[in-house]
Amino acid sequence: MSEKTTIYDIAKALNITAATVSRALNNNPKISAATKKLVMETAAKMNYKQNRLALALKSGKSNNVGVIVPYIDRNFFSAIIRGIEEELYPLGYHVIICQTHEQESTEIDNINALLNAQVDGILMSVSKLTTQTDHFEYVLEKNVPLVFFDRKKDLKGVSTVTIDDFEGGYRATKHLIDQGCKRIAHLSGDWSLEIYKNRYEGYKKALTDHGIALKKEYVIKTKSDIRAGQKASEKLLMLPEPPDAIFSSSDYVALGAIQQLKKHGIKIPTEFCVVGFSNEPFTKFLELSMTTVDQSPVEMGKMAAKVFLEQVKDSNVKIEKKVVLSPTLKIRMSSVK
Amino acid sequence: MSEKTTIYDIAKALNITAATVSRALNNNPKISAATKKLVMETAAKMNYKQNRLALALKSGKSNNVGVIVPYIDRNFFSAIIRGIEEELYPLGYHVIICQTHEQESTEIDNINALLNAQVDGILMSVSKLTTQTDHFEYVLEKNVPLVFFDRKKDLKGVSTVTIDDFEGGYRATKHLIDQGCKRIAHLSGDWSLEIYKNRYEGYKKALTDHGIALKKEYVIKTKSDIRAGQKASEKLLMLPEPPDAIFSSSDYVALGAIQQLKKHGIKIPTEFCVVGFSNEPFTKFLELSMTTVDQSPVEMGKMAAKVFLEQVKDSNVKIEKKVVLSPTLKIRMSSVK
DNA sequence: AGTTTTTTTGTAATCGATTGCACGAAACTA
DNA sequence: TAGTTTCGTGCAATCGATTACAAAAAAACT
Repeated sequence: MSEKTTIYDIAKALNITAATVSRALNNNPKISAATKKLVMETAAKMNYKQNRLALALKSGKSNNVGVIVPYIDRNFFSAIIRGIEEELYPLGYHVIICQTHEQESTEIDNINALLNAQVDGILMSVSKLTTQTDHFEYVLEKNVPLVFFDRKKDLKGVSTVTIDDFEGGYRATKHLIDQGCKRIAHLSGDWSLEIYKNRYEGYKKALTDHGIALKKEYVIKTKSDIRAGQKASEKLLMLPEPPDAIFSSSDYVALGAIQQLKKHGIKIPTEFCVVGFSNEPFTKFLELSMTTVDQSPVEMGKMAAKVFLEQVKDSNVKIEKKVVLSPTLKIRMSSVK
Repeated sequence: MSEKTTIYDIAKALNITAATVSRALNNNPKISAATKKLVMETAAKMNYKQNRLALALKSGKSNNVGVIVPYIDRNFFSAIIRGIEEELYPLGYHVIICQTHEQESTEIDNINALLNAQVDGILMSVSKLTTQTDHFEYVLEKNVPLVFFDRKKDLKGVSTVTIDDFEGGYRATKHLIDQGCKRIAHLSGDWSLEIYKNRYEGYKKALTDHGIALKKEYVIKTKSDIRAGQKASEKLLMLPEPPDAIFSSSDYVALGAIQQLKKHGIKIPTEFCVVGFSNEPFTKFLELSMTTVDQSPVEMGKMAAKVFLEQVKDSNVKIEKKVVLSPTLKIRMSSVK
């Protein structure tokens, strides 16, 4: 029972054609007001619901967009997805989620699956381990809009939405300088990812702008977890002239550093200041709340969605938009003397 | 250029029928090995990709499942989605995300949208503000499998995956008793949500099992945020006989309580113990790490996916499965004297 | 060689909605 | 009244893949 009703069912009930029903439902001016009313009422009575699959097949538009992220349960990414969803849902789009687990092969797999599903666009953050770009170019060949957010690869025809990591690094570092810190270290990530490279560049620029020489031994590349932060800061403390502040490209690393500093009995923020990056939720809840750079992920998601929408609107024109959002420094206890 | 190639294109290229191509690609035994090989090769050469929309329309199965949660960027929910995605993706399913923002009207809207999109099932957590159940029954009428996780409504024919909130409440409370706490308060939520009611029941049972009388003034219902935790604990401290421990149904509320206790100079855990619920990521990172009840959301998601799969396997049989997962008490510093 | 059986491929309908074209009827013009 | 518009519907093709059924080709048999 309660089989789905189609326009054919309505047509049969009214002894008219499915074509007429379709036109009536779509408010086609060629249909008389009387028929329209009749069809509408019958449709409501029979509880008709449009089959979006049939529409999609006919029109070639699925009204689905694919979103690919490394892990969906990382707050930064889930917040971006939230932004995308909230922007696109009112327009009738649905968001299909895929995770790469940072694997390039999974990323390729995801892209193919989404293309098979006939998505109208793909919004994604590139996996850390991705080196090739063939799969991205393949998307473009198929004329499917592609938008990178946060982590990108430079490709012709791909729009990107990122935050100004350079600016973020600069502000964080300048803030530490303003606090009177003289020996500012930097914990970075793998420079094959632009975001880490750019944060470092911002750090460097802030130092030189304020007449502070960059010390090579103050810059350490680490993984993005607490353990790495502990180890790296231990290394810094063992230097003949240990630093008096850390700007970390990761909140987790910064947290590890704070833990290690406390182990050494170092007082934060009076003796040592720490600034993280990402504004992970936990940074705010720490007893010693952490200063960090906010990337406004929800806004980033919304912006990525908007860029996608522009792209589908002028599908004939090839747009390559590069949106750069400004980061915000959230000044909290870990850096205010 | 690079228009999508269909089986018709392959057929034309080989001077055979689309039917033959389809069969060859599906490894139909009625097709000769020679033709199969030829078709396969040509398909690869022409970069053929199956159009899942066409398949979906024909078969009536979209291979998409809808997932509805209040907010996707709440760790508990995003972790569940992660579990669902990881379980279903290998089987060719895609996950479509919707958020309700805890609004019943949005929930109804989401369900209709997902049904229109012909999803093969809906996995969801019921919104806090939902009172009706018509929209759920409507899903069942359409013979679309419906699975509730965590927050549920009792409905015939709906499978549910929850954690044993009673058990969680019991264990948390018993742990506090074991620590020597004598006056254990409980911060709860709105009892129209079973989860809060059940956690309370577990709390109550643990008390009576250990010969402790339940004091009405020790049980307060609050919202689920830090502020509410601060206010509620303030109220508790003003009692003529203030408690010496709090079991909170929410990690955020527990955090607020801890902050308030500290303000009063109360030493945790020596003078006062606190246990939260949910194992939000931040609880582990606090300097005074928080004891809390873990709900293993990724596992819950995987289990919800499995239940859904069983349901589609025996679509003729009406299964109503009630899976109850065991919570785990994560004992940390906030409660160990 | 002629007939039956088996193997392989083709024909055409189907899923549900949309849409260009054509047709019949009413309305208007001259 | 005959001819032209206008209006409202119906017919039939289309999107891409699948699949009963039919037909043709090849193989096996007497």
